[in-house]
Amino acid sequence: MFNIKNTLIKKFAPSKREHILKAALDLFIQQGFEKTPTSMISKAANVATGTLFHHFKTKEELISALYLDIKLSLQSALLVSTGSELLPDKNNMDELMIKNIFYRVWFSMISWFLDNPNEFKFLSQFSDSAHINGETRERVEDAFSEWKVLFEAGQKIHVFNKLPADLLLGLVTSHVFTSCNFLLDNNSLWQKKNVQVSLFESCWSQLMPTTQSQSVALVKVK
Amino acid sequence: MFNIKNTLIKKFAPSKREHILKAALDLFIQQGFEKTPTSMISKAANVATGTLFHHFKTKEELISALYLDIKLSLQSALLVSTGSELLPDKNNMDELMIKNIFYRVWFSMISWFLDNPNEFKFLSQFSDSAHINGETRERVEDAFSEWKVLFEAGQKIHVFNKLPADLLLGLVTSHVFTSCNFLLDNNSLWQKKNVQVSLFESCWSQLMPTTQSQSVALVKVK
DNA sequence: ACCAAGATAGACTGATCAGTCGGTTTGTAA
DNA sequence: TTACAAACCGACTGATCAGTCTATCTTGGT
Repeated sequence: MFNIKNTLIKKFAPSKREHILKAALDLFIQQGFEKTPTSMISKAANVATGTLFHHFKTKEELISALYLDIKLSLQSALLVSTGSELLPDKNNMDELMIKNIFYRVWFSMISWFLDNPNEFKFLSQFSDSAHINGETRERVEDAFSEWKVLFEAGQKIHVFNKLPADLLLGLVTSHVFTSCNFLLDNNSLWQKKNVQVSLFESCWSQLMPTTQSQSVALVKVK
Repeated sequence: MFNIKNTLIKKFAPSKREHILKAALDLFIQQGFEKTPTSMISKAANVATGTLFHHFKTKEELISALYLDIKLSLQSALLVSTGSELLPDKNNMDELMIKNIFYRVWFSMISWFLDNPNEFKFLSQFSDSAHINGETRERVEDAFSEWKVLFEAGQKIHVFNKLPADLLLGLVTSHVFTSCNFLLDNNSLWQKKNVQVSLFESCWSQLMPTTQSQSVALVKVK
């Protein structure tokens, strides 16, 4: 499926194509797609316009390529840090096991985002945008789908509430994104252990079932 | 400060200007700013280009006006449903009072978003975007700042965790946005009382302090 | 040494679009 | 009724930009 020789060559002589992608990433997150003409990208990459369009047939294809690149990097980073051996018997997990796995994925993702701030900003700004067409989006399995298995397992043993799994996934995802956005603006925070703990517990708490006392309080509110 | 006569006249003879704003909103949320030429907006509003630029000096000014319009609508909707008499003595609130107020604001906001899906989509897509310049953004007090007072009060009496108030605000905001996005795609869900309860408790839980048992679990995970 | 294929270059083009301009209509105040 | 301003119209323009085209350079296989 892959041409290994080619891959290796490209890996050790990345040059123009990679420069273009790098320059595009920098400019896109600063100015957005539309305020970044291809001429500006090629200039920043020290490359002629013709070269840019030799590697990417259209501007849109450049954007897609960048999106795929980033998604795949994230995915492989998560795979490394949370190997599948971490999912023992999907039908026989207790709360601690689930929380353990959830924590590892959560931690890896935040770490990767903080280590790759440009890539994070790109995803954060554009992964919902109309510029990335559905076809492209479908070409990568979502990095967050790791979590779906967990949600279903957790719901089965009443560790999680009964909201639809897709919604839980969305809530967790946006919690992570919001956290990272804040952490990137407040650099030293992530060093503090108690901040990590609070953030993680805050994220985890969203998933927990409604307790009796909570229901009561809400009814009284109403 | 305001010219009442003018305001009333505009209110009862909205016509062109409002048509333009309405058409722009519809098109922007479907296609984004850049893929929506002004010519398309004026056509959809049954108006000549000249008219559009008579009311809005530039396209950017149209975008800003739309943003301000929507923010102000939301703000006034929240003010109505949560009058200031709901904030009794800021220095003497117990958990139930805080939760009560928090619930009212939360509920009003979700209701308004679901009742005004286009306005919601606009804010959801564009309020972070670079197209809305900082100056414009500062011209409206953020609708969510209502919550800030609550967070500080809650933290004082240890109802909330110790994460920075700005971060808590961000987490709650993104929880609401994610919820609404999901609810708009799954229309019947919001009718179910237990979904409302679960969603609210999920949002509220993010704010709660880390308990002893939670800390223990996390340490074991590590 | 030579050749073919891919990579690189940058001047150029055709389309698009924000914003202008000169003119017409409408509303209102005197 | 007149007069004046604000609202409205749509053909036009100047700038911008994605993508093309032709020519040159590099490289690896023979």
